[in-house]
Amino acid sequence: MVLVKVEYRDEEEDLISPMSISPQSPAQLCSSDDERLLSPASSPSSLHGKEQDEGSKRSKRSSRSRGPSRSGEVVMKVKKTRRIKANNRERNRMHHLNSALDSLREVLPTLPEDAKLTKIETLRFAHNYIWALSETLRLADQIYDSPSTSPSSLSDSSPSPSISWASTSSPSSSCGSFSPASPSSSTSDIMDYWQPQDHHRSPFVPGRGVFI
DNA sequence: TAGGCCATCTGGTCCT
DNA sequence: AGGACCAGATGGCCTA
Repeated sequence: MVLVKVEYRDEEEDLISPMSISPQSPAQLCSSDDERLLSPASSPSSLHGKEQDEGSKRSKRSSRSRGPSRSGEVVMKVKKTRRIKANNRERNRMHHLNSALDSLREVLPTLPEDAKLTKIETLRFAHNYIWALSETLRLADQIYDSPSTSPSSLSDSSPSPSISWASTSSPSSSCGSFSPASPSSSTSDIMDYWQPQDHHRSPFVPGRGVFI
């Protein structure tokens, strides 16, 4: 997959050659974007066959006077322009979203370094990572706030975390909220969290047996 | 070859 | 009215 990153400009220039970004763009593989855009409700495959034939017949039959009215052409053109602009905006939006995901990947520890988490893995791992960090802070606070508490007694206290990060299913996968129910969590759990594990792509990859 | 992941297009809906 | 956001559809690439 070759993705050429291109800065998009917003307005009219985008209408000229916006599709030349990704070689595998379905739109680019079509012989004519115009045809796709002129039949917006159809899937790409529906462009071929009956509808097209009908169209060509119609244009032959009424080649001279009764073609699409002038205003009809204008409406089509306006619709087409709007669609192309909307496509460009949507593409930009997704690129921004992907940039944000890349930024997120950069601050997440992965092993090996060049392992790239998928989108869903990135989100899930970030979720667990944040939880683990906050849990670490919480335990540290416990230690320093209560001098009488020895570190050894901490492991016995079995703090109740809000997430089961070590499980193979997402604690929030049901509806996106944290589940109060949780397994035992201790400093050793958190330390386990940081231990590299043998996984195909990354020791922290969710959905591959580590967490979420 | 099937399945996973991804980019893109598209129409609908909501918001400003 | 136009833009942002969303979800479904589609097709390409990659890997087991």
